[in-house]
Amino acid sequence: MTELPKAYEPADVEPRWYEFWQSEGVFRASVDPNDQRPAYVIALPPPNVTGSLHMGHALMGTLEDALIRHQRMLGKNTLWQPGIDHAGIATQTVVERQLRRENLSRHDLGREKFVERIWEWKEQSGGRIAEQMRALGCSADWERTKFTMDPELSRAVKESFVRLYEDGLIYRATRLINWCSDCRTALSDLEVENEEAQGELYEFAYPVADADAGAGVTELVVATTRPETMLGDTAVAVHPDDPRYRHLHGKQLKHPFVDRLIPVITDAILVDMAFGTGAVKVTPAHDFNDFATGKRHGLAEINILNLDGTVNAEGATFQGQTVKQARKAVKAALAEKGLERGSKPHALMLPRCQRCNTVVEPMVSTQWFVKMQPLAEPAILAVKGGRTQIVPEEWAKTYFHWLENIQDWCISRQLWWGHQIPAFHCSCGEVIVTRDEHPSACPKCKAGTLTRDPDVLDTWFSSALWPFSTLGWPDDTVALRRFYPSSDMETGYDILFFWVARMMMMGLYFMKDVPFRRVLLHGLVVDETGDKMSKVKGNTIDPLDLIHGASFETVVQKALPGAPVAEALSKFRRAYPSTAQMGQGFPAYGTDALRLTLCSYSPQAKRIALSPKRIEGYRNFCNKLYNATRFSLPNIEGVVLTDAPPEPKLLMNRWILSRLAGAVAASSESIVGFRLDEGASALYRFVWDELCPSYLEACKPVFQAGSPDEQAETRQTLAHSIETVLRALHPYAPFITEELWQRVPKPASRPKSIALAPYPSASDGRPDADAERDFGAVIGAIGAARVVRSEHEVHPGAQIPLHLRASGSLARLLESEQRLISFLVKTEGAPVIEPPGGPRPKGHVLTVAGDVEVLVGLVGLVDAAHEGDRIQRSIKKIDKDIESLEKRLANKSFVDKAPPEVVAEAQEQLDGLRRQKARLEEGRSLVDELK
RNA sequence: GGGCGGGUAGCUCAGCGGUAGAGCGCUGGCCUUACAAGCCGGAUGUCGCAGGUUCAAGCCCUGUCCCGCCCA
Repeated sequence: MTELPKAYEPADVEPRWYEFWQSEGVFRASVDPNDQRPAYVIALPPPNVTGSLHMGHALMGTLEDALIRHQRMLGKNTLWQPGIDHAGIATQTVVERQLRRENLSRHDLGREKFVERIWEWKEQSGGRIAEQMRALGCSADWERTKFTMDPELSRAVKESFVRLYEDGLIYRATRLINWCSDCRTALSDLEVENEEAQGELYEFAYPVADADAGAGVTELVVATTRPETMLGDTAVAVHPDDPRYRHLHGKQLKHPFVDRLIPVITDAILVDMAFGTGAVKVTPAHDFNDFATGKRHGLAEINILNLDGTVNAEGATFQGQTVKQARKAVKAALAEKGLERGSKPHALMLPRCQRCNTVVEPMVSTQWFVKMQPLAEPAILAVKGGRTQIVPEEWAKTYFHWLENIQDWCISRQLWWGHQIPAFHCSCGEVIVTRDEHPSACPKCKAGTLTRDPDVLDTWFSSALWPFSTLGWPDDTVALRRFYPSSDMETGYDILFFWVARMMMMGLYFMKDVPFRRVLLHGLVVDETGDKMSKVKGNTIDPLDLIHGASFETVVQKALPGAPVAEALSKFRRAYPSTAQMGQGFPAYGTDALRLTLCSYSPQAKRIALSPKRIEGYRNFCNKLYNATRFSLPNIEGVVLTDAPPEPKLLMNRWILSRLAGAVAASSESIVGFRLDEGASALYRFVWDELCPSYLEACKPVFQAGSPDEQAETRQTLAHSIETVLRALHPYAPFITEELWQRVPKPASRPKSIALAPYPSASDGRPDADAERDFGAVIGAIGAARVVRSEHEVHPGAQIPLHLRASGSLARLLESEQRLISFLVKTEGAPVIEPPGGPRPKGHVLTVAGDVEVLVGLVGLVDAAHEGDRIQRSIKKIDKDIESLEKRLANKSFVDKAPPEVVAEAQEQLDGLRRQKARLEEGRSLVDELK
């Protein structure tokens, strides 16, 4: 066996084992018809083909991999279905940008060539993220990787579209939709992000046509945040009950720029009398509320915009201007005509395109829609009825709220990259939706020319089919029968609507069953101060830089590309204050440290504030685990283990097996309950607070001076404990556990990889309450003696006399653990175990640990006054507790009403504290002897 | 405006009915033969505010103030 280096070096270890797992086919799901194992399935939320790995992916990959690895170790036939989505808008934009550098547009190439070009790009640089996820240790079944544009998946998209159309759930209609003039496409409601902005509420007057000059009423003043839309106004609305405008009901207004009369209508839904002037201009073709108002009143819808966002011919002299220019020009023109009536600052919500941040314009347009209500209903019932469980369950409310208020889904996109809608338009006006790529004739007129609908589908439409399209649907495959529904859908809460809800609807509709049994939602990874990570803020971190290490200069050049390094650095440092103590860069923390960190955050937290210092802590933990194993190896070499845990006699061995049982059981339960933070923490504490400081230390005197029997059972127990805790940690930290596990002795039944070894349960340890109590008492006495040493700054190497006073079984216990106590306290000779009471030896200070009196000989080593202070402090602390307990016990209603065991416990505690105090007081009287 | 979270040690967070926890930071002592990425110790909290329920409340209820996110 090769010698292990002194510190754990993840870089040397990780690539080796990933290759091993791949070559051994460890991640492969089985479709063998004879495989009887129950399945456990997670569909990886397919990352964007243009994307590269960010912290959100790292979190998702870590959590899902931990879940998958756990279930794999539990013996399930696991499928982690990986894949990539084609990201219609994003991908098209990337390639168009490329073309622009060649002074070309997609129109120069034509649709067919352009799509070819995208495929070329995809083959070369798309989907790099899948490669990067391997660095995270993700154990997906890569051989089954799918792409939403694959032929099989495209077939599923076409099939589902045709069926939904035939069932009347997809329709084509002219509606107000969200239009991104930069992407030149319609968007769904979900792809529009509303952002608060500071704008103005601008007032101007419409002259009243045929004004009754005698009444002195010649105009109506309206308030708007978008003055340019007045070019498309077809009414002005006032509240029917508003006395200010009663005389104008039914009157006509004169449009100042176009030859059009505009009616004054009354509408109680649209108009808020208290807002603005109480008169609202109505632009049905460019505002959602106005559109609905227009429908109520039969108003004309005048579209004033071209698809590129400039004003069209309806805008008269403003034609050709952008919205921004037109706004300025319209205001100027109004002022010139003397119609401007002032403005005031006003906060408003600006709708922006999620992809390109352009302000989205509502426009009337003919698009394809999915009728959502009939699909939403079953999706609501499935969660209400518990067929799918949402975890953490708070999210269920949000899910219901969205589905209960759902709008129809605009699914057509005016792009070239994506699944082209399987519809044909006949020159006779008929629309034909068909599976046929080349329908020969229009079924209605039999004669017309057919043209394929140019639009493609929203990328999320194909994503919604993911849980079954990846398994061969619409064919009835073994994989589909075995792996649908999937077990858990784990993803960020931000795509609960985009994806989870839509998958629920499509799964229920096409498969007649929910797509997954549970929805597990995690939070958003944000910077250390709680801000969202973004290129604008310069606070993004490439997970690979944490894994492999990187100078801060390298890190910030990625975080804030193009910016001066100094500026980027200062932004970055502000976003991550803990880097102040970290020198010039991130060391190579390794994948396991990053994964443990990401697991350590509670999933119910909406924000996961990534702290580099925390990663360092888990890197240290990996090193701890590594060194614990390194220490153990020479001592456990050759030990023969069986599937059952050893049955040791020594207290320390019984104790560690009991603690082990608790820790591994907690871990397994926590993973199943999607509380990986609790599982990771249970094992962390077991290793760092119990196995290392108490158990390994306790092993040392046994290996030095124990009897052959003692040595044998201790080696056995140590080997078993290490082998077991490595298995328990494997889902969280796959690399280091494989590396170490390959070197430790293990039962003959173990497979060749820890990834396939059984996940430990409580039966891998031996719960033993007596051992926990007794060992706890011994450790307590040792701790008390060490506190005295430490408080008095006795040199760690110095040996000191120790007397422990106790009676009965406690005394016998201490006697049997003399060797351990002596070793850990560093006593001069064996500790003296004696009955309580009787005179104290000269020059000893007294402290207590439960019912053990601890006398530490410090003659010549300590300062008496110091010791006096120490005792005084202890007494003060105990007094506080005594007082509080006495108060409770003196309260009659507590004694009467609280459960008897609670009262008894309080009494017991009080008695114990009083005994301790009495001893400390005796100790105080001995202080003078120290002089 | 509606909904959902959150406000606990200097920082990041866990705990959600029985006398306040972790990591980091701070601090005293140690290069003790697995680990200085470490070891042995220590200090640190009117658990946002105000009421209420209870023998007992960060934990349940009501109100209130901040901070986030989602939806209109």
